[in-house]
Amino acid sequence: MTRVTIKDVARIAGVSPSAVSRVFTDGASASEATREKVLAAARDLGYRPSLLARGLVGTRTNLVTLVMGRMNDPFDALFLDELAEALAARGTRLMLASAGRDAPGDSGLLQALDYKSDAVIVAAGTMSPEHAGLCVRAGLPVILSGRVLDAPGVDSVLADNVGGGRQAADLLIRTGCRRLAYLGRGGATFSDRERYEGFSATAANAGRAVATTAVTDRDHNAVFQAATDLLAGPAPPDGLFASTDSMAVAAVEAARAVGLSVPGDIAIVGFNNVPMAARRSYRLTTIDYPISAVVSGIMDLLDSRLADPDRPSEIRRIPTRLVVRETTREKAPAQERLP
Amino acid sequence: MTRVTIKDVARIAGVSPSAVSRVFTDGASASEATREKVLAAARDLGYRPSLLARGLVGTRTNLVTLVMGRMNDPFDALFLDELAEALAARGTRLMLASAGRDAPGDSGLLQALDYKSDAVIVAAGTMSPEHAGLCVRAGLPVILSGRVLDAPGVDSVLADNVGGGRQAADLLIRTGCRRLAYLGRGGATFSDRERYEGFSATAANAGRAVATTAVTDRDHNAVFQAATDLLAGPAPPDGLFASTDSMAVAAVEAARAVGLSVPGDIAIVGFNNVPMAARRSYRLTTIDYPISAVVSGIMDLLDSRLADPDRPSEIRRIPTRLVVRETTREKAPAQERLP
DNA sequence: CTGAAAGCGCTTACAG
DNA sequence: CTGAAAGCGCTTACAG
Repeated sequence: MTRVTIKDVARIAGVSPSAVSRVFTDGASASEATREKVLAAARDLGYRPSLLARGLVGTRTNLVTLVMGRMNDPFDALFLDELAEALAARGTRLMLASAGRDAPGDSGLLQALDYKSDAVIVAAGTMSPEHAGLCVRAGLPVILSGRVLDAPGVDSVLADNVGGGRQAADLLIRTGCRRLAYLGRGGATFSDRERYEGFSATAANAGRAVATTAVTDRDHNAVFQAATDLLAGPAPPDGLFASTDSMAVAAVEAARAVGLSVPGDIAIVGFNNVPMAARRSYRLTTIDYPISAVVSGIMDLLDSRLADPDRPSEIRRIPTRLVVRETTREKAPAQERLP
Repeated sequence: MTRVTIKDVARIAGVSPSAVSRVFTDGASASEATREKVLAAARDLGYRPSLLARGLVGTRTNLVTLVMGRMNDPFDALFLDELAEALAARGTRLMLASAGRDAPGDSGLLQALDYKSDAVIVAAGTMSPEHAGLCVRAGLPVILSGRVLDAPGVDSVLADNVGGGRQAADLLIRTGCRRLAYLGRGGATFSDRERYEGFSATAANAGRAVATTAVTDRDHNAVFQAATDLLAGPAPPDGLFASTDSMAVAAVEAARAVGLSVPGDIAIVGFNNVPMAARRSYRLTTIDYPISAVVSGIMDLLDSRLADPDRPSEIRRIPTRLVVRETTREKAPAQERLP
């Protein structure tokens, strides 16, 4: 119940609290004799510096706040896992600011201030430039993951969604698909908009139109239903790109349900490359989201921003990689190659 | 850069810092006039009480630390999501203590002390009774999720794994399976051991032996391979229970790969009831893990323990629910019913 | 109801 | 290298 403090250690070691503090501070000046006495006393007493007190007085807390929404896609856990790992390796603590129902991004941002986080990583919700600016002005670095915001001092790192959409379109077109479709969130998220942009622009260049289907509900039954509606029509698409693997997989199931062969009748491409996409039941062709590189980028920007709070904001776009599996064709059907 | 403190608010409002503190403390005594002046000043200044300072001096921090391992199963994200939501609704902050590679549970436990968490929830790693006792003695309540530990003051809440294993065995036996198998982690986790225990004991009661296959690698290819080996033999099992849905799904894929029909040749039951289990491609029969009830239980125990630190430890086992889908048969084949 | 004082556990200049 | 002092931003008794 009664905590071991720096004073206790000082008393047992026969030195001043300042000396103890120095021993526990990297690059401090303490004689070897002092260091030994302090360390021994600390060990005997089971002393751990209070991060509360340290954070209150010091300039750095080694605490980062992550603003996340509901984790309703397998991708979310992959990202969080990798980020937590990277932060832990760096000795940084992670506080989770769950998106409240009202203003996910914004309220989480403010929460980061309460514990004097070194930075806030925003991976969910919409960010108002005002709140972001408020944080930056309060000395709290804001790093956006998966979206960009044009505000001074706000850094971003994200997958090259536009490029990913282009890779999907290129593959589909190259392998002879003529009636393209996009299954997404109807522009509800930043990633969804960018992926659609890359896909549709590339399709347009090749003279192909894109039918779009928007799904608001992330529940897989709803997505399955929407995909079924899309595919059950008279002239169903023969090439479909989905905003996420979860949706793509629902589309694969919908195709099978309506008797369309994949990739014979319809080729399907997802995005993220979650483990499920690789399973035998799907073998989904997809665009790999470079999670590790994105997380490394976040760590880099964190270091840079901490080292120089006034540096201009930076946006890092990490290239995606096409992973061809079995829901797309190898090449265009024979007749496609004729003029 | 320069933080708005309680003094700033006090000055602007023309009152003492103590008065400001009271206004921001529930159930404090402040006149309506004071309250209004303070709130107005706080709003104008954008004041937010420092949780660092508050935690340092106060008795409660409203902070809880969660010790988790790598999130390599879809279930982990479901649990974390629900827990984060429940904590947020309660106004409690969540700190993530990622399992380091060395001593997952233990080091996370200690981390909880550094920020004076109100409690630590342990959902991963093995817990030594010594460290748990150390925390309890230090006044840090320990709540175990998904495992139990016989230590005074340590509470637990978990799914009734044994009962779940029994439900699986009952179903398999009732529907005529004769050669039972268990696909699990070889006793590597608490849950795995309990699920196997319930399954094998029930099977033994019915006079059935259980072939077991242990998988150490959580990668789905490794599980698929192990399941394939199990099913490709001369007398493959006709009823299989897997420790998790992820494994069960790999088993379904293995069965299909070796030409066994599911549930015709082999019935398969999973555990957890993750969204993937419900997908068209699997329609997996499984044991539902009562996440909401487990999380509610954790919240309950948290409240109780905080209200009375000295109460005896409590273990809550939440019943599981059998979810019958299409990887198991409706009833025993005809010949099974003859003597 | 209200304010002055003390203190939470630490670190940071400042002398020595 | 080392210790005494001041202070981080708050809350908690204590008087009034």
